[in-house]
Amino acid sequence: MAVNKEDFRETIIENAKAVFSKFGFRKTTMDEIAASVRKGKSSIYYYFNSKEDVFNAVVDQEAKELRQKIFEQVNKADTTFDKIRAYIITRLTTLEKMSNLSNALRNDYLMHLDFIAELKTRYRGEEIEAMTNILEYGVREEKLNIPDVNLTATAVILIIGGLELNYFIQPLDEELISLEAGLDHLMELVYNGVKP
Amino acid sequence: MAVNKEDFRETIIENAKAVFSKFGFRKTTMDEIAASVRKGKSSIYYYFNSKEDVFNAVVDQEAKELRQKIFEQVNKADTTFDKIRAYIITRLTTLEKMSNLSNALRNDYLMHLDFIAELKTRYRGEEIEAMTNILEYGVREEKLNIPDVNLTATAVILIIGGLELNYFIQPLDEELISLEAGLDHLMELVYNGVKP
DNA sequence: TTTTGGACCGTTTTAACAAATTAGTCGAAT
DNA sequence: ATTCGACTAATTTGTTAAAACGGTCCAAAA
Repeated sequence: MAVNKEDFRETIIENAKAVFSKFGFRKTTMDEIAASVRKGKSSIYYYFNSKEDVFNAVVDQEAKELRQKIFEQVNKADTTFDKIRAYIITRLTTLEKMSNLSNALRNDYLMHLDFIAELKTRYRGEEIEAMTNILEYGVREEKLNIPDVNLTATAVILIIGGLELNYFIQPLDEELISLEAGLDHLMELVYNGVKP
Repeated sequence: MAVNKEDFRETIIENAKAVFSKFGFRKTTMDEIAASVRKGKSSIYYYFNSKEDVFNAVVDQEAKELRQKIFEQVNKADTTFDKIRAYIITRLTTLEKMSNLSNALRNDYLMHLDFIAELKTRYRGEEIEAMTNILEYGVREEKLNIPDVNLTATAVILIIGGLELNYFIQPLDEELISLEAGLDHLMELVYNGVKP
């Protein structure tokens, strides 16, 4: 069928994603995943070590897509502030649409919060790095005044993570609208400073 | 025993708080609450309508204590920035120590996230009001430049709530230390603005 | 009248066990 | 190199009876 091992791994991930987002992690069986690619269950174990392994691969793939979308939007933006704005908006709205991280986990009350916490820390490092890059660009090109770029980046990512958790619990579309306005207001504040 | 009805209600709340924080909401029985004040179960129903009613009273009382502590610290601070700083730090660290909201709920996986969300919205209004007051004071006394005080207050409270959720899931003491430093850095940034 | 406890009711939770599913292994067949 | 069916050990589900639970009612106590 598939040309090489890596290709079929991708096929499995693609199909598993659909199954996971329909039934959640807990209610999805390895037999179902196997059936979705018209193979026997044990074939899946030739490509993955465990059910969690498959799920992690799915999550990683979604994270990759999100990373790509953010990268696009950030690059499209001209100023640093538009870049930051794009980063935050894209991250929050895209994650909402992503099936697995939100839907699959939301219904699995039994999949402990620890798991979510682990997921959140997994990508935090690269997020901070990305934000650091944006800020450093700003300092260089627009000569912004940011004393400790890395510290600021960490704070921004931490805040975004907090907002995300809010929407994770309560996916309010109405609030998302006001989010954009509020974000603009807040960023303008940060730019000018509140000092008279 | 107690002089009047209201006094004994307080006694029940005080003891119920201890029981709830030890066993969580689900695992706490009305018989235990009654036993903790050395009364029969139905006596409790003379003072409260239901188990949830007792729990809500406990939460309200803790919220009141938190409000008081914040009020103290905010008043003690001189500048607006120290007030905001005091508000955030006090709120995050005190809530950590508060038994019911954190410990009790954390173990009750079955008490849906909806419940937590409801709790969070319950006090949001007064939180925004308090923060608005702080900001308005700052605009008046120190003539700070904040275009829309209410919008900024809302944003600040939203951010605090997000950070709180982070600690709710992962109570990292190490991060709490860096929180103070990060907060100072961030507030200095907001004060001066990043504009060169 | 205000407050309390004991008996009571309907529902939910628990305990225990058997049956069914499930994740994961392995060797034989491609 | 890849697939699969047969297998196992562990987990989940279904079931049923008993226990525990939240909540009500009312008579007695204060």
